[in-house]
Amino acid sequence: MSTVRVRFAPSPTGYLHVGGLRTALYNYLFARKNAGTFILRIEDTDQTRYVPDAEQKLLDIIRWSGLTYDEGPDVGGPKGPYRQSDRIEIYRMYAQKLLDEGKAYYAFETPEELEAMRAEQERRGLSTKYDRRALKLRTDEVRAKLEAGVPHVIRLKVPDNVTITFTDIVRGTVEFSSDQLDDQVLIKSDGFPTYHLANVVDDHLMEISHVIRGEEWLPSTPKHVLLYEYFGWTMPQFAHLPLLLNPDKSKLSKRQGDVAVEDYKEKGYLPEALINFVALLGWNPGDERELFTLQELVQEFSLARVGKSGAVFNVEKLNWMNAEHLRRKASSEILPMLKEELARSRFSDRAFADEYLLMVIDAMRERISFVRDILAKSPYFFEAPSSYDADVVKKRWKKETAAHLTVLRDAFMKLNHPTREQYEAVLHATAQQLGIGNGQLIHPLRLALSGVGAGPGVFDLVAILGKEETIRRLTTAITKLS
RNA sequence: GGCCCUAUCGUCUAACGGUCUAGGACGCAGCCCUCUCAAGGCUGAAAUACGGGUUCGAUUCCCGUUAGGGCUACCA
Repeated sequence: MSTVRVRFAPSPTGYLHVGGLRTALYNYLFARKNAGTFILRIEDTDQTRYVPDAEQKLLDIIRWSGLTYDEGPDVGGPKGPYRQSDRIEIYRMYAQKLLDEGKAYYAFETPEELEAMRAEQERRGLSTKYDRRALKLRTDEVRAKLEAGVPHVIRLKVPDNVTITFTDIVRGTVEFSSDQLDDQVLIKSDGFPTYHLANVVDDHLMEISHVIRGEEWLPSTPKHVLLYEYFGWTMPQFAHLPLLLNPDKSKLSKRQGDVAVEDYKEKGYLPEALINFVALLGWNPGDERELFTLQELVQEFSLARVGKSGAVFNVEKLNWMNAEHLRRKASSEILPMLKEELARSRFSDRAFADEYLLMVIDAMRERISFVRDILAKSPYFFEAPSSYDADVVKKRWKKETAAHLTVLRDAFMKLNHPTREQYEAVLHATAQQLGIGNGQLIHPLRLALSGVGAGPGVFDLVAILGKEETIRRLTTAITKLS
């Protein structure tokens, strides 16, 4: 029984794609479930796409997501370095080995020449593929070019007419003909490796047991299989995950909405909810449960239950899930989040006691999907209403209402440190005294205090706002709405 | 174009040949609860792409068609 070692190997592009988060999650879950090791490896071999701070941002957002890794660029580990740009010599060495054994070769075409070649192939209705013109060069010609410093790449020499087969854990047996494969560039002219070489070399050196990655890699897997064979290395097991899709079923992309985990963080989604949601995109526990903590996912996860077809990223369901996770949190956990939202809002200059905010949270927690909804749906907890919802006024505020509320206000005034229950008793008594239904006081009271017709129970509202503020708002409403 | 992958309600999915009147969830609609709004409970509309096989029996296995997607870079 071999040990499980898996990796998430993102390239630092400046943000983490939610599809990448799902890939990271499945790797994490698989590792934790099987008492294995989860490795983070930075695949920064594309100099042209270098983005400053991208790696740090990536690390930060992974940390936010709650996925912890055992080996990685910032935590170290026995198989490092974990940043590919720090491993260039290693790749060059292995490329040289391939060169020596005739399994790879130098090529000297410029990007422009290659583009012209492809254009010509396309014009003639052929599939675009490197035509191996460099293979026609004699050894002395190659040596001369190298000595003259002509820019060059190293290409993989793909054998003719062989069938490359591998088993994918989610897809079963997959077959490719080598004739379809391009002589993949292994080392670019800047000396950096391409994904294909670096990935295979690192996975081997880091003793990766399972390669769990997105389906977009399926077509290049035969190239990787070939490399393992050329090097004489045992192959890891492959598991290609179904793609995450836009509503129009194309591969999830920017342009059609938010794809960066950072975007969702920014919008106020809980990491627990986002993790739970992407976990269910392509995997299910086999029963009807849907709400999971990370720990529960670890217990339940298995690659055998990963599906094959792409999944549309449906924000509606994510919103519901966020609300569910929010409800499961203790109010004390929500408190710092609410404070943060307040600090970023127009109420930033106001101070509220923790006990007060905690009461607000308890009153609102069943009514929101996001912490910031507390501000949006119930600003009246943070400032007196400046206007009254016209529809509600029309429906609830009758000509005699001002008089009724005045009686109620005066009754409230006589109270000494009243409880929620006392407010309720007083209102009931007042209604009886006035010979009206409780609703004829309750609805106008809510309107006076909040300016709107919806929200927590009025007695909770009154109790939270307190006697003084309640009376103040009642007085204002009586004046303004008369 | 070539190669590869995929195909159950609008969306996420269950079903691993019979228990299918095809189950659950989100969303949607209605009802109940109720001081409002939520939450909760109940109910409803909503799917096996199509055509051939295999089988006593196909959502499930095979083939084809169609549709969608991915890849086809000195990007990952």
